[in-house]
Amino acid sequence: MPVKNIDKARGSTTGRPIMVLLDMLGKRWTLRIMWELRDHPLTFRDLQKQCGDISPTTLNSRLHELRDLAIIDHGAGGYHYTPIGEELGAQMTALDSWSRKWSDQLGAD
Amino acid sequence: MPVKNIDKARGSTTGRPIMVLLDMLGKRWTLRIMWELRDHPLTFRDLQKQCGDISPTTLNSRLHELRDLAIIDHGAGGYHYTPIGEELGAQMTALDSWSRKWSDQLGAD
DNA sequence: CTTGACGCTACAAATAATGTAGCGTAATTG
DNA sequence: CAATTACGCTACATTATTTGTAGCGTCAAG
Repeated sequence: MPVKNIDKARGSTTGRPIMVLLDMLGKRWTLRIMWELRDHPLTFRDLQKQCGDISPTTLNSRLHELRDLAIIDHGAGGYHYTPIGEELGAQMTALDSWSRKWSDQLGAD
Repeated sequence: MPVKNIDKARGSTTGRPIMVLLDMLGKRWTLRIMWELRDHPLTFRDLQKQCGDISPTTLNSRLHELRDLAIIDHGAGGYHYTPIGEELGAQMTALDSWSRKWSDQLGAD
């Protein structure tokens, strides 16, 4: 078993892909890391800086978990999305758009 | 201050909408709750059942937080998306599609 | 007036995240 | 070659978050 076991994540006894995904995304810092990686690879230390307050322990855990799930990879240049991961990362843009609209609406109350 | 303060969430000192959002979505059970609500309203107890292992304490916290952020609301019939929240909830579908493709790819290794 | 569903709250115990310090390796610089 | 720098981490004690169980107060139906 080299890498990638999708079937035993936190709450997901079923192994249903969506559950595994929600589980991973629901961990602290996961989405933030994915956000920071959206445009370009970043090194471990870059990620620490960008994320401000993340502890190296947690960062390391998340990076391992994301690698195990084949969402990101690590190579020269730093951590970056895998091809399939890229497609998930693209959804960050949608979240960003939504959040602006949301903010506008709330501000306009 | 009736409801909705977007500006002081966990790590988000900036109050940038995307950061507030990522912060909220990154809490355990938030995405799962949103997933379960995607099609129809659910009562507190329904949500407990659907989510399997969530503790009432945590469920209650998440529901409050999501209400404060104007993503969900509570009325007759149970908890449900607000109009703007609905648009975020719609992204759950995209995550689901992605997760299937992902799972297929990994399975096909 | 009992039963059931509802939306919770209390609280001790378990689990996860934090912050600081610093290690080992490899590539650069003087 | 010695010193410096950036890299990817690990250790570990402290603090924050989540869990699980129990049960409360309200309301509507039978």
